[in-house]
Amino acid sequence: MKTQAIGELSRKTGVHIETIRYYEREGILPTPMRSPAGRRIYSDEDVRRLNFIHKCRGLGFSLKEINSLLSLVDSGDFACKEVHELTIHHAGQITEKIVDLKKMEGVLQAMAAQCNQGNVPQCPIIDSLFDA
Amino acid sequence: MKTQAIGELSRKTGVHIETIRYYEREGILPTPMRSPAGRRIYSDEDVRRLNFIHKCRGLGFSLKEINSLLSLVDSGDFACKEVHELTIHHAGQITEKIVDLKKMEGVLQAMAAQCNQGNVPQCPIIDSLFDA
DNA sequence: CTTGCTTCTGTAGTAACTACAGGATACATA
DNA sequence: TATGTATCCTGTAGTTACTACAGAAGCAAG
Repeated sequence: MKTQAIGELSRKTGVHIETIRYYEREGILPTPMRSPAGRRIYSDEDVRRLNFIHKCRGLGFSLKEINSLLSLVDSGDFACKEVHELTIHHAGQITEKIVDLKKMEGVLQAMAAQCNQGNVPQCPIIDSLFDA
Repeated sequence: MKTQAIGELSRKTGVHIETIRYYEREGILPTPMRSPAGRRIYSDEDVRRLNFIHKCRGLGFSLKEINSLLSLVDSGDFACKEVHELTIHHAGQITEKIVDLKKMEGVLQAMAAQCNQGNVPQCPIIDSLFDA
């Protein structure tokens, strides 16, 4: 499939049609081609870009941060040192998030296991997690 | 230290004072004790709870989801089967997030390495990530 | 050519903050 | 004790990131 309307883009990505138009207004998605009747036409590149944005939002990145990540890619002509610093900064953020999520994952799996055996877990999340 | 005012809770957790009061209004933080003059007094338990909430928000969980996670802990008297299902559901969500973040981490680190060598990276994020 | 689905613009509502305004309280120091 | 500075209070209004219509127009099938 080469191009698609907004409805199909929405179905493929799980992003509401209204949100797609919102992202366009905010400049996170590029202004798409239009059909003769004025309907938006999207490419598979747009599908991938929107998937990326959607995942990032689900991971707690703001639209501003996502723009910053995307601009690493969008501009082919940039100062490499700045890109390097920005990239390292983002990677550090992401590593921290992974650490936190792994802690949560471990505690929740332990809870589920305890629960499975008919025991009531004794408040493990708050006690063992995120004290610092 | 045993108890503290809202300012210190804010400093310890990195959560704005206004946001702490907002969480209280929304029922995510319990209504705290008050000093004779009517000022909020917080315990170290509150510090831990707020840290947890703050981290979860940064990881893309909604306040509703956080409430659901916290209620696994808050209610000591619940049906174990439901808790088990909810816990497994949350753990699954978290595992997915970890997978996505690891992909991002890998690509960003590769970008930084390329950049380090003076090469301009050729659009790796969108191309290699989140196609599905 | 009509019925139903999709899309359009525009506006208004919601979630989760964030930023004051205007006033009271606490507390260290001259 | 006075006073200045910091902190806290309530309340309201603004911001970000959606989300949900309303009303009109386009498109596709029977």
